Amino acid sequence: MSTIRRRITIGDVAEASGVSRTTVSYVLSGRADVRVPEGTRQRIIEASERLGYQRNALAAGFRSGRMNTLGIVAPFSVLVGSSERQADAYYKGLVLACAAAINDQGFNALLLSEDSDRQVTLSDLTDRRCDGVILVVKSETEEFVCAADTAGLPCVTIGRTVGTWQVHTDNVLGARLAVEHLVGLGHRDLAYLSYTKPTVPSYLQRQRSFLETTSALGVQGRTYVWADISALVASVRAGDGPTAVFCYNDELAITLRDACEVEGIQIPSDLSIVGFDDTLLAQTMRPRLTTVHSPLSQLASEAVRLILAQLSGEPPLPQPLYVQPWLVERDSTAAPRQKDSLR
Amino acid sequence: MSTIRRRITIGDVAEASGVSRTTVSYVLSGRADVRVPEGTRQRIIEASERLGYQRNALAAGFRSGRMNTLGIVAPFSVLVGSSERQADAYYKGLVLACAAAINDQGFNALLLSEDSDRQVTLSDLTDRRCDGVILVVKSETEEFVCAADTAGLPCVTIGRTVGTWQVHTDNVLGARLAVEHLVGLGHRDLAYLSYTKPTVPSYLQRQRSFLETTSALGVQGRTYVWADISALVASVRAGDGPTAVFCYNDELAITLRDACEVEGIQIPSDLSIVGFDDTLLAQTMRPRLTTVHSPLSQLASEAVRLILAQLSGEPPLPQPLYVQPWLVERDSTAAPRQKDSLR
DNA sequence: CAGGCTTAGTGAAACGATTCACCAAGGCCA
DNA sequence: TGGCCTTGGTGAATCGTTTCACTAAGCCTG
Repeated sequence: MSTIRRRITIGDVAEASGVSRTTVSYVLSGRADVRVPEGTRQRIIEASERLGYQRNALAAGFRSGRMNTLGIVAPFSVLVGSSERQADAYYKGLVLACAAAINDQGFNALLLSEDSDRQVTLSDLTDRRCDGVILVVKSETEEFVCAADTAGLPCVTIGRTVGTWQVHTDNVLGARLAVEHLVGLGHRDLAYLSYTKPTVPSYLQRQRSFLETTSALGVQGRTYVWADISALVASVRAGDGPTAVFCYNDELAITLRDACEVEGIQIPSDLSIVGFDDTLLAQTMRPRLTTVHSPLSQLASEAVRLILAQLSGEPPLPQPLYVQPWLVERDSTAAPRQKDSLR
Repeated sequence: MSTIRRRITIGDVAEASGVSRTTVSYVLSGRADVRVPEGTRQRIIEASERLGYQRNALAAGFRSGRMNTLGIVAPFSVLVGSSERQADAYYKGLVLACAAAINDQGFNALLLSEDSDRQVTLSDLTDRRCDGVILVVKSETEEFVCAADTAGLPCVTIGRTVGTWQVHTDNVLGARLAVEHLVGLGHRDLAYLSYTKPTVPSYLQRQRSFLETTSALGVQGRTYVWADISALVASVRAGDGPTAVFCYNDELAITLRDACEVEGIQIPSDLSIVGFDDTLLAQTMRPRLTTVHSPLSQLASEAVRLILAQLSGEPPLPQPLYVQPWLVERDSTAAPRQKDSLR
């Protein structure tokens, strides 16, 4: 005759420890504002362990309206595929860093993809399944922010100029660090390489800071985009090009390196290259890439901190929060060739 | 005088459309086994949209015991950090591929880290927050499988020989493909490079398959571990080493390449190298790495499929499920030097 | 026309924790 | 002694949905 195993509830614990369900709930949910004498507390805890009580997080979340869960919205394309697109490596790292930061604060991380089925994701934001959401989206649209707002859901964006609560890498500082490093090595003719003319804020910030810093330091600063790479390489080869290039990100740096390789241009002796992001690639490509490190962990933990601030009712930030990147010097930068430094 | 915005419930929709809550629930939760006439269905849907009804997933999950959520348990160290450890790139990709596969099936992905706080994670497995769990853990312990079992939670492991439901990369096939490729190029003296003597199943499987295939093809097959790399390089340099090396993974391949670079050994003319995993690095390192592609997306979607199978009550698999990898030929392999092929 | 089947739908009891409002007993003080 | 506070608790409503058991009406069929 087998005994049917019913799930152990808070009521069983109450019965076993001779108190009411209310008191058990107070003790087991660890409410700080209710005082329960140590003896009673011990009895309850002992009974719950003896019975093998396991809290039903759903029931608790349902009643209390809190799930201790934070959502991460990320592009579907970022999640899938191991090697399709290099630039996605940055987003992949960011998403996982967010998950880690969320877990670190004792919350659960719910991963929602942005574009596999838009409707599903929007409704996931509003169904009370999570207490807050971090947007790691690529688009600059307000769509998700609005959805979160109407659901009364705390929301933080990373690297996007939408919404009230924003966390950014300090692109201005990052570009300045790169330029200062190159000028410090003796370069006087620098270039900035981007995908396109500035369309998104981060493109613009890095380019503007590049131009401002080169100007402030009294050196030449040119700008190129992806489509100009062959022209750029040709001018370097011809000897009238820049001696150093600061790239928008590591992917462009690698592309540039590949183009140089074909033309027999040596890195860093013929041309110095600086990247941005410090993805895994930067330290495995040859030469190892000097790059500006995007502090993913800090971005993520600041984002979580801002969610928590919203949850505890703090007023909105007066301005976006900037996290400071730093320069990682590797082997793709060196002093320019003699003829330049002597000119 | 402002109207207090109460949350719209299923009861409001029922009232507005003149039917009972039961019927509304049947329609809105899309139960296939209950037939509701089209007219009534339309009335309900129209009313729910007009009122802006949003289903409370928590309440639904609480009552029904299903959350349409699958958990992913992964090592904390895998989530955090953008560039600390190369081998983690494989796991990062796998975790994100799982999340994508889960979303793809209309489920939500809950990301739990393995070792930030062991207790928290184990209780997360048992609190009914998710309907199943994919283990992407590095350890071979039964710990999580047991926790899932006692919670009656469907559970699948990827690449680990624990638990009843397992999904693996077909390491035997992968190693065979690598060896066949090298022998096909004319190599007759091959080596297998691993981290250590076989301790985990994947080490063993690849090594055994390497040895079996070399033996079957009648060529020499040596084995080396990480600590032997300098000896390996020295013997290649001295001319009595292997002409091709099959590495346990891409990280080891890169390490080997670096060691060769220092000694002036050219890849692939002096030594051919094959990796395993096809991480992002494989196509950006120079020379671009010929490697065995681990099909992360397939592993992930098979894992999800197996969870779904368990949820619908299918019997356990008679044996682990193997997903077939394939070879990606790039630039790190070539025919051996003349003297060898003439010998 | 009795009996059975189908259709369309309803009432009300769960699910398991949280939480508000309240209470009894004891102590203290004026 | 009456009033008031503190301590240590409890009773019962509540969250919003799902789901079981059931009904009423209409139709068919032998």
